[in-house]
Amino acid sequence: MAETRWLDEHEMAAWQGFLEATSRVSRHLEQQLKDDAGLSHPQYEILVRLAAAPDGEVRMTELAEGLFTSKSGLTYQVGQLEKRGLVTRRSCPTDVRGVLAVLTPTGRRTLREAAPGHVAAVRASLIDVLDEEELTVLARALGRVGSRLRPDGAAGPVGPPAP
Amino acid sequence: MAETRWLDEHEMAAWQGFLEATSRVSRHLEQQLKDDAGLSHPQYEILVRLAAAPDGEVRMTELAEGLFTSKSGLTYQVGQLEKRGLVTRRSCPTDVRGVLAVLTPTGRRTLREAAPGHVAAVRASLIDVLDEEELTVLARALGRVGSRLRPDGAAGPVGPPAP
DNA sequence: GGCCGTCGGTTCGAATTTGAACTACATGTC
DNA sequence: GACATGTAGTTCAAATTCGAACCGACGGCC
Repeated sequence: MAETRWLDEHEMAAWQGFLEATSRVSRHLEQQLKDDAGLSHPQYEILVRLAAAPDGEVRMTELAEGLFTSKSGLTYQVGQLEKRGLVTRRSCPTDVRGVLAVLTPTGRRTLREAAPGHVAAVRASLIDVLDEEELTVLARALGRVGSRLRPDGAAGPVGPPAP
Repeated sequence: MAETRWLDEHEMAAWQGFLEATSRVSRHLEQQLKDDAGLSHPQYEILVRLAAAPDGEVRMTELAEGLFTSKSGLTYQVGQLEKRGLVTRRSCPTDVRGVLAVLTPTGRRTLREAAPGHVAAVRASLIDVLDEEELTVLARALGRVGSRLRPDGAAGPVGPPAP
C-alpha cells in the first residue's frame, strides 16, 4: 500500500460539509415528522412507497431495498405501522414465503396529511437552499456516489486510470 | 398555507440521491471502521478531535457539538472508549462541573493505525468519485445546508424574498 | 452573603437498529 | 421425484440512540 493520500483542505471541507449536512438534515426531518405526524422517517418512507405502488402493496424485501435498511429493521417498522392500523400484511399469492405490506385507508389518509409538511421541511432544509446549478450537480454527483455503493455492484466504470 | 409545492423530477432526483448516498456512505464507512479497527464512526471522530487538540484533551460539551450528537450519546461513547483504555476522563481545572476527555497513548496509537484505512475508504466511497467541479460545488452547497440548521441559528441571509 | 436561573454531565428507560440464527419454502440438477 | 442450495421473512440478544429527569456547581444581582 502506497503512502496515504490525506485529504487536502478542499477535500476536507467537502467531507466535513457532507457529514454535518447529513447529520443535521436527517435529525431535523426526523424531528419534524415525529412532531407533526407521529411518524419516524423510515415509517414515512414505507407509506410513500406503498402509496405509489399498484394496489398499495409491496413485497417486504423490495421495501427493505428501497429503504436501504436491513430486513429485520423493516420487519420491526412494518410491525409498528401495523399496530397503528396504517398497514396490513397479507401473504403473497405467487410465493408462499412472501409477505406483502398493504396500505390501509387510514394509512393513506395519514400519509396525505403528513406529506405537505414533510415536503415543506425537505424544501426548507435542503432543496430551496440550493441554486439551480447546485441542485443539478448534487443530483448527478450524489447519484453516482450512491449507485457505486449498491450491493449489486453496479459500480459502473471506475473512471479513467490516474494519469 | 398555500398549495404544497411538490418536488419536480429534478428536485426529487436530488433528494433521493441525497438519501441514498448518505445511507450507503455512512453504512459503508461504519462497516469499514468496525472491521478494520474495531471502532464505530462516532468513536473514530472522538479520537480524531482529541488528537487534534492541544494536550489531546477536550471538554465533553465541545466534543458533543463537533459530533452533532446528544450529550448522553457522547457520555456513552466516551464510556466505551474509556473501557478500552483509549481515552481517560479528568475533571476540568477551571470548572468543577466540567469533564475533559483525554487521549491516552494507546488511543493515539489506535487512531494512527486506523486513520489510513479510513481515509482511503472515504476517498473510495466519496471524494475520489467526484470531479473537481463537483467537489467544489458540494462543499459550498452542503456547507450552507449544514450551517443553516445549526442550533445557534447561524441561519444567515434567508435569501431574497420570492419574486 | 444568599438566591435564582442556567449550564455541564450523567443516569435512566424507551425505542430503534443490526447481524446472526432459524423456519419454511422455492429452484435447479440429476 | 429427491436432494442440495438459495431465498423470504421473522425472532432474538446486544448495542446504540434519544430525551427527560436529575444533581451539583456557576454567575449575576440584590
